[in-house]
Amino acid sequence: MNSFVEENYLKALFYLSNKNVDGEVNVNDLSKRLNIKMPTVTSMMKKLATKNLVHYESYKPLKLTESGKKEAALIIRKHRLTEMYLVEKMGFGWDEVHNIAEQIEHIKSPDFFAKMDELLGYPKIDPHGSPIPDKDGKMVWVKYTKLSECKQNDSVKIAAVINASDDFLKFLNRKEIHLGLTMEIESVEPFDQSMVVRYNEHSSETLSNTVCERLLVEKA
Amino acid sequence: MNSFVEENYLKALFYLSNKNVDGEVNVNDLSKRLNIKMPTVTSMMKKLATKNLVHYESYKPLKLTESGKKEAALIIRKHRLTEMYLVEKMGFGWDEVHNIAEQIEHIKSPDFFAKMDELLGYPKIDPHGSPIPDKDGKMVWVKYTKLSECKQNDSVKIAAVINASDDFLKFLNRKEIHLGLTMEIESVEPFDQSMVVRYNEHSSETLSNTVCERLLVEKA
DNA sequence: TTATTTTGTTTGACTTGTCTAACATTTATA
DNA sequence: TATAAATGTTAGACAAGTCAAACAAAATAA
Repeated sequence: MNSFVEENYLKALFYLSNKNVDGEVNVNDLSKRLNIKMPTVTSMMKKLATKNLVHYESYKPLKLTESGKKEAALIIRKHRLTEMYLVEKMGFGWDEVHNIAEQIEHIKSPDFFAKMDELLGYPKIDPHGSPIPDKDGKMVWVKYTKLSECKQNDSVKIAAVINASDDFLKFLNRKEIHLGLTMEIESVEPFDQSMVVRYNEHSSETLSNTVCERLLVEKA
Repeated sequence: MNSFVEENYLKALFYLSNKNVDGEVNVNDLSKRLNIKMPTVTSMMKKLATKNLVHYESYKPLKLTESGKKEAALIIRKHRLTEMYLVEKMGFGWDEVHNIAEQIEHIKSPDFFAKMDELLGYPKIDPHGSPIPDKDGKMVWVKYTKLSECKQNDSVKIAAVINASDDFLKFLNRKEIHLGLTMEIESVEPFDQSMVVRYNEHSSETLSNTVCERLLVEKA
């Protein structure tokens, strides 16, 4: 069982290692991210190396082992589930939940997180469009973009839906919008951020910002 | 701000000090309760004394200061709110929640507990009949008994109601059962724990165990 | 009232996680 | 490529919280 502190190192390592392709992280970057001085980081890396969570060699960049990656993903899973729970079930705003989730993610109780998962309907992506790792620490590594963040003339493919309420799904059905569908953005209304899009037989459908915020896409 | 560990000492001290009238606690008892050796307890007591949370004198019994009592009550508040939340809002059983609550009670976020309080409808007693301290650490010091735990011929006064749902309150209304009412227990049915009680003009009303579990009483 | 048991304290050691100061290596730059 | 800057490591210190061993006081029993 990893300590609270170790978990924080793993999580930070995980975030930083996903910024470049090879997954390598500098001691210095980790130190800055965690607000912990470099010597402390070095010694913790040695410790995590003995636990086979990190590949460590003097003066070489850090890298999570497979097992380290899994542990980290599980912490991130707990963090994201907690954030979603706080927002969806307790009525917090997205700006308020990070600090609480930072603490709750370290709770030792598989049941607690399993219950959240269940109450949330086993979500696979969080409302930022970031994937939520599953119970085995596996996650889909596509980072989706919200449709609302795309620009005029972008060609995008619908990849996922946030907050799939009944009403919302019915709405998408009526508009014949479904996963895998490709659409072009004809224009973005500056006033209310609504979008006019084109797809299949629909030559100019207007989608409100509320809708665009809930559609996650891959850019072509 | 007290540490996680300090909070555990305060909580244990609070529980033990409510077992006798003068609120005094032995180092040995505290040591046993926390599963921490006596020398460690002694040194923590000295530390808490410098923080003005405990009255400490060598070889004398321990006692919480007013400020220590308040801190402890606030932790217990968080513990009880958490337990109730887990049961009422997440669907856990009462047997499953203690360990989770032991961890969540240390979360630093007034908003988080304020939200739970709100979602639970500002409960004043928990389903065990134990009082929940308010935001200032004040609590009503009556320890109620569930009607279901009383015996034949007991004379009891209705003191509080658990899980006051609309339906339940309507039911009580129909039966003319209200706070402050005194009733005698005529008999207890061994098969289903239902009770036959007598009060005012009602000479033999039968109350199911479900009802008796939700009525908190003071014994005469 | 003395002896024994129980309770409480002191001392010194250990672990985890942190720091600063000094030193070493790598990388960038002049 | 020599030097300066940035990055990383070693060494030693410290705080929090824990323990075991030895000692001290208080309570109980003989």
